[in-house]
Amino acid sequence: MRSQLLKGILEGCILSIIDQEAVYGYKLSIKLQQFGLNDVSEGSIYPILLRLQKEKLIEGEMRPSPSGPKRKYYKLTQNGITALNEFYSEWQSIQFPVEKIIQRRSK
Amino acid sequence: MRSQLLKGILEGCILSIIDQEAVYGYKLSIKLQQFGLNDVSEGSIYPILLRLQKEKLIEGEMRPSPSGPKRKYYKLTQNGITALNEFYSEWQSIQFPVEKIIQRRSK
DNA sequence: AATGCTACCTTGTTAAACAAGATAGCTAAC
DNA sequence: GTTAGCTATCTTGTTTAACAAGGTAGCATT
Repeated sequence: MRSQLLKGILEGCILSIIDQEAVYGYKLSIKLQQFGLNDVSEGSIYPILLRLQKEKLIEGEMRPSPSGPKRKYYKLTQNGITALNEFYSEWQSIQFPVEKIIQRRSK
Repeated sequence: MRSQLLKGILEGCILSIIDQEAVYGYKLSIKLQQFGLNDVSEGSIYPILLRLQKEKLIEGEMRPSPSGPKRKYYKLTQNGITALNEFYSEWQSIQFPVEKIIQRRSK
Protein backbone atom coordinates (compact mmCIF):
# COMPACT_ATOMS: atom_id res chain seq x y z
CA MET A 1 0.00 0.00 0.00
CA ARG A 2 1.18 3.47 -0.69
CA SER A 3 -0.11 4.87 2.54
CA GLN A 4 1.45 4.44 5.94
CA LEU A 5 -1.89 3.81 7.55
CA LEU A 6 -1.59 0.09 7.90
CA LYS A 7 1.36 0.17 10.25
CA GLY A 8 0.69 -2.18 13.12
CA ILE A 9 -2.70 -3.14 11.83
CA LEU A 10 -1.59 -5.76 9.36
CA GLU A 11 -0.20 -7.99 12.07
CA GLY A 12 -3.54 -8.08 13.86
CA CYS A 13 -5.43 -8.75 10.65
CA ILE A 14 -3.16 -11.66 9.90
CA LEU A 15 -3.71 -13.11 13.36
CA SER A 16 -7.44 -12.78 12.82
CA ILE A 17 -7.42 -14.54 9.47
CA ILE A 18 -5.29 -17.36 10.80
CA ASP A 19 -7.69 -17.65 13.72
CA GLN A 20 -10.53 -18.38 11.32
CA GLU A 21 -8.68 -21.13 9.54
CA ALA A 22 -5.15 -22.50 9.27
CA VAL A 23 -3.62 -20.79 6.30
CA TYR A 24 -0.32 -20.46 4.44
CA GLY A 25 1.47 -17.28 3.39
CA TYR A 26 0.61 -17.26 -0.25
CA LYS A 27 -3.07 -17.87 0.43
CA LEU A 28 -2.97 -15.16 3.06
CA SER A 29 -1.93 -12.59 0.50
CA ILE A 30 -4.89 -13.58 -1.65
CA LYS A 31 -7.28 -13.45 1.29
CA LEU A 32 -6.12 -10.00 2.36
CA GLN A 33 -6.79 -8.82 -1.13
CA GLN A 34 -10.26 -10.38 -1.11
CA PHE A 35 -11.02 -8.53 2.10
CA GLY A 36 -10.13 -5.31 0.36
CA LEU A 37 -6.56 -4.78 1.52
CA ASN A 38 -5.08 -4.54 -1.96
CA ASP A 39 -1.41 -4.23 -2.67
CA VAL A 40 -0.20 -5.90 0.51
CA SER A 41 2.89 -7.55 -0.87
CA GLU A 42 4.55 -10.78 0.18
CA GLY A 43 7.47 -8.63 1.24
CA SER A 44 5.20 -7.47 4.03
CA ILE A 45 3.51 -10.75 4.81
CA TYR A 46 6.35 -13.21 5.18
CA PRO A 47 8.38 -11.09 7.59
CA ILE A 48 5.29 -10.75 9.77
CA LEU A 49 4.65 -14.48 9.71
CA LEU A 50 8.24 -15.18 10.71
CA ARG A 51 8.05 -12.62 13.48
CA LEU A 52 4.77 -14.00 14.81
CA GLN A 53 6.25 -17.48 14.76
CA LYS A 54 9.33 -16.30 16.63
CA GLU A 55 7.09 -14.71 19.25
CA LYS A 56 5.22 -18.00 19.50
CA LEU A 57 1.88 -16.48 18.57
CA ILE A 58 1.52 -18.82 15.61
CA GLU A 59 3.05 -22.13 14.64
CA GLY A 60 3.65 -23.53 11.20
CA GLU A 61 3.45 -26.98 9.69
CA MET A 62 4.51 -28.07 6.22
CA ARG A 63 1.91 -29.93 4.21
CA PRO A 64 2.05 -31.13 0.63
CA SER A 65 -0.02 -29.33 -1.95
CA PRO A 66 -2.26 -31.20 -4.40
CA SER A 67 -0.58 -29.11 -7.07
CA GLY A 68 2.70 -27.27 -6.55
CA PRO A 69 5.32 -26.94 -3.83
CA LYS A 70 4.68 -27.64 -0.15
CA ARG A 71 2.74 -25.11 1.89
CA LYS A 72 3.47 -23.91 5.39
CA TYR A 73 0.17 -23.78 7.21
CA TYR A 74 0.01 -21.57 10.28
CA LYS A 75 -2.36 -21.74 13.21
CA LEU A 76 -2.67 -19.68 16.38
CA THR A 77 -1.13 -20.76 19.65
CA GLN A 78 -2.81 -19.97 22.95
CA ASN A 79 -0.63 -16.87 23.19
CA GLY A 80 -1.78 -15.98 19.71
CA ILE A 81 -5.41 -16.04 20.76
CA THR A 82 -4.60 -13.75 23.66
CA ALA A 83 -2.68 -11.42 21.35
CA LEU A 84 -5.59 -11.37 18.91
CA ASN A 85 -7.98 -10.26 21.61
CA GLU A 86 -5.55 -7.59 22.72
CA PHE A 87 -5.31 -6.38 19.14
CA TYR A 88 -9.04 -6.25 18.91
CA SER A 89 -9.39 -3.98 21.90
CA GLU A 90 -6.49 -1.83 20.74
CA TRP A 91 -8.16 -1.46 17.38
CA GLN A 92 -11.37 -0.35 19.07
CA SER A 93 -9.49 2.19 21.15
CA ILE A 94 -8.11 3.69 17.95
CA GLN A 95 -11.11 3.30 15.71
CA PHE A 96 -13.65 5.03 17.93
CA PRO A 97 -11.62 8.20 18.50
CA VAL A 98 -10.59 8.41 14.86
CA GLU A 99 -14.19 8.13 13.72
CA LYS A 100 -15.15 10.84 16.18
CA ILE A 101 -12.40 13.14 14.94
CA ILE A 102 -13.00 12.52 11.27
CA GLN A 103 -16.77 12.82 11.22
CA ARG A 104 -16.69 16.53 11.75
CA ARG A 105 -14.36 17.45 8.93
CA SER A 106 -15.49 19.97 6.31
CA LYS A 107 -16.19 18.70 2.81
CA MET B 1 0.77 4.86 22.98
CA ARG B 2 2.32 1.49 23.48
CA SER B 3 0.90 0.03 20.31
CA GLN B 4 2.11 0.60 16.79
CA LEU B 5 -1.40 0.95 15.48
CA LEU B 6 -1.48 4.68 15.13
CA LYS B 7 1.24 4.88 12.53
CA GLY B 8 0.11 7.12 9.74
CA ILE B 9 -3.24 7.77 11.33
CA LEU B 10 -2.13 10.49 13.69
CA GLU B 11 -1.20 12.82 10.89
CA GLY B 12 -4.68 12.62 9.41
CA CYS B 13 -6.32 13.14 12.77
CA ILE B 14 -4.24 16.22 13.34
CA LEU B 15 -5.23 17.61 9.96
CA SER B 16 -8.86 16.98 10.81
CA ILE B 17 -8.69 18.74 14.16
CA ILE B 18 -6.93 21.73 12.66
CA ASP B 19 -9.61 21.81 9.98
CA GLN B 20 -12.25 22.30 12.62
CA GLU B 21 -10.49 25.22 14.27
CA ALA B 22 -7.07 26.87 14.23
CA VAL B 23 -5.14 25.28 17.04
CA TYR B 24 -1.66 25.21 18.58
CA GLY B 25 0.47 22.21 19.46
CA TYR B 26 -0.06 22.11 23.16
CA LYS B 27 -3.82 22.42 22.80
CA LEU B 28 -3.73 19.73 20.16
CA SER B 29 -2.26 17.25 22.60
CA ILE B 30 -5.08 17.99 25.01
CA LYS B 31 -7.71 17.69 22.28
CA LEU B 32 -6.38 14.34 21.09
CA GLN B 33 -6.63 13.12 24.64
CA GLN B 34 -10.20 14.36 24.92
CA PHE B 35 -11.09 12.46 21.78
CA GLY B 36 -9.76 9.31 23.43
CA LEU B 37 -6.28 9.10 21.95
CA ASN B 38 -4.49 8.99 25.26
CA ASP B 39 -0.74 9.03 25.66
CA VAL B 40 0.01 10.75 22.39
CA SER B 41 3.08 12.65 23.48
CA GLU B 42 4.38 16.00 22.31
CA GLY B 43 7.36 14.11 20.99
CA SER B 44 4.92 12.77 18.40
CA ILE B 45 2.91 15.89 17.79
CA TYR B 46 5.49 18.58 17.19
CA PRO B 47 7.46 16.64 14.59
CA ILE B 48 4.22 16.03 12.70
CA LEU B 49 3.28 19.71 12.83
CA LEU B 50 6.69 20.70 11.52
CA ARG B 51 6.45 18.13 8.76
CA LEU B 52 2.97 19.24 7.75
CA GLN B 53 4.14 22.82 7.67
CA LYS B 54 7.13 21.91 5.53
CA GLU B 55 4.81 20.13 3.12
CA LYS B 56 2.64 23.25 3.05
CA LEU B 57 -0.45 21.44 4.27
CA ILE B 58 -0.74 23.76 7.25
CA GLU B 59 0.59 27.18 8.11
CA GLY B 60 1.40 28.64 11.49
CA GLU B 61 1.05 32.04 13.06
CA MET B 62 2.36 33.20 16.43
CA ARG B 63 -0.18 34.84 18.67
CA PRO B 64 0.19 36.04 22.25
CA SER B 65 -1.48 34.06 24.99
CA PRO B 66 -3.60 35.75 27.65
CA SER B 67 -1.51 33.80 30.14
CA GLY B 68 1.82 32.21 29.29
CA PRO B 69 4.19 32.10 26.34
CA LYS B 70 3.17 32.74 22.75
CA ARG B 71 1.25 30.09 20.87
CA LYS B 72 1.72 28.96 17.31
CA TYR B 73 -1.72 28.58 15.79
CA TYR B 74 -1.99 26.37 12.73
CA LYS B 75 -4.62 26.35 10.04
CA LEU B 76 -5.05 24.26 6.89
CA THR B 77 -3.91 25.45 3.50
CA GLN B 78 -5.80 24.53 0.36
CA ASN B 79 -3.40 21.63 -0.10
CA GLY B 80 -4.14 20.64 3.47
CA ILE B 81 -7.84 20.38 2.74
CA THR B 82 -7.10 18.17 -0.23
CA ALA B 83 -4.79 16.02 1.89
CA LEU B 84 -7.45 15.72 4.57
CA ASN B 85 -9.97 14.40 2.08
CA GLU B 86 -7.42 11.96 0.76
CA PHE B 87 -6.74 10.77 4.28
CA TYR B 88 -10.43 10.30 4.84
CA SER B 89 -10.83 8.00 1.88
CA GLU B 90 -7.65 6.13 2.78
CA TRP B 91 -8.96 5.61 6.27
CA GLN B 92 -12.18 4.22 4.84
CA SER B 93 -10.29 1.85 2.60
CA ILE B 94 -8.50 0.49 5.66
CA GLN B 95 -11.31 0.62 8.16
CA PHE B 96 -13.87 -1.33 6.17
CA PRO B 97 -11.63 -4.31 5.41
CA VAL B 98 -10.27 -4.42 8.95
CA GLU B 99 -13.77 -4.45 10.39
CA LYS B 100 -14.70 -7.25 8.04
CA ILE B 101 -11.68 -9.29 9.02
CA ILE B 102 -11.99 -8.70 12.74
CA GLN B 103 -15.71 -9.30 13.09
CA ARG B 104 -15.36 -13.00 12.57
CA ARG B 105 -12.72 -13.71 15.18
CA SER B 106 -13.40 -16.29 17.87
CA LYS B 107 -13.95 -15.06 21.42
C1' DA C 1 13.12 -28.27 -21.99
C1' DA C 2 10.59 -24.32 -21.61
C1' DT C 3 6.87 -21.70 -19.65
C1' DG C 4 4.04 -20.24 -16.05
C1' DC C 5 2.10 -20.61 -11.81
C1' DT C 6 2.61 -21.63 -6.98
C1' DA C 7 5.13 -20.91 -2.92
C1' DC C 8 8.66 -19.48 0.28
C1' DC C 9 12.09 -16.21 1.93
C1' DT C 10 15.82 -12.19 2.28
C1' DT C 11 18.02 -7.65 1.92
C1' DG C 12 18.10 -2.90 2.24
C1' DT C 13 15.43 1.36 2.54
C1' DT C 14 12.10 4.57 4.22
C1' DA C 15 9.38 6.63 7.43
C1' DA C 16 6.46 7.05 11.64
C1' DA C 17 6.08 7.24 16.56
C1' DC C 18 8.06 7.75 20.75
C1' DA C 19 10.91 8.47 25.04
C1' DA C 20 13.55 11.66 27.00
C1' DG C 21 14.89 15.87 27.70
C1' DA C 22 16.18 20.90 26.52
C1' DT C 23 14.58 25.63 26.53
C1' DA C 24 12.02 29.37 27.93
C1' DG C 25 7.82 32.63 28.92
C1' DC C 26 4.58 33.89 32.28
C1' DT C 27 2.10 34.09 36.92
C1' DA C 28 1.42 33.70 41.67
C1' DA C 29 3.07 33.26 46.11
C1' DC C 30 6.26 34.02 49.30
C1' DG D 1 13.07 39.39 43.65
C1' DT D 2 13.25 34.67 43.47
C1' DT D 3 11.26 30.32 43.48
C1' DA D 4 7.72 26.99 41.85
C1' DG D 5 4.69 25.44 38.62
C1' DC D 6 2.23 25.60 34.60
C1' DT D 7 2.26 26.63 29.69
C1' DA D 8 4.40 26.08 25.41
C1' DT D 9 7.73 24.85 21.74
C1' DC D 10 11.18 21.98 19.79
C1' DT D 11 15.23 18.38 19.22
C1' DT D 12 17.82 14.04 19.37
C1' DG D 13 18.27 9.32 19.07
C1' DT D 14 15.98 4.82 18.99
C1' DT D 15 12.83 1.39 17.59
C1' DT D 16 10.01 -0.81 14.51
C1' DA D 17 6.78 -1.66 10.58
C1' DA D 18 6.01 -1.88 5.84
C1' DC D 19 7.68 -2.22 1.49
C1' DA D 20 10.17 -2.64 -3.04
C1' DA D 21 12.88 -5.58 -5.27
C1' DG D 22 14.57 -9.65 -6.09
C1' DG D 23 16.09 -14.59 -5.28
C1' DT D 24 15.08 -19.71 -5.12
C1' DA D 25 12.69 -23.56 -6.26
C1' DG D 26 8.72 -27.18 -6.88
C1' DC D 27 5.35 -28.80 -9.96
C1' DA D 28 2.28 -29.22 -14.18
C1' DT D 29 1.39 -28.58 -18.92
C1' DT D 30 2.77 -28.26 -23.27
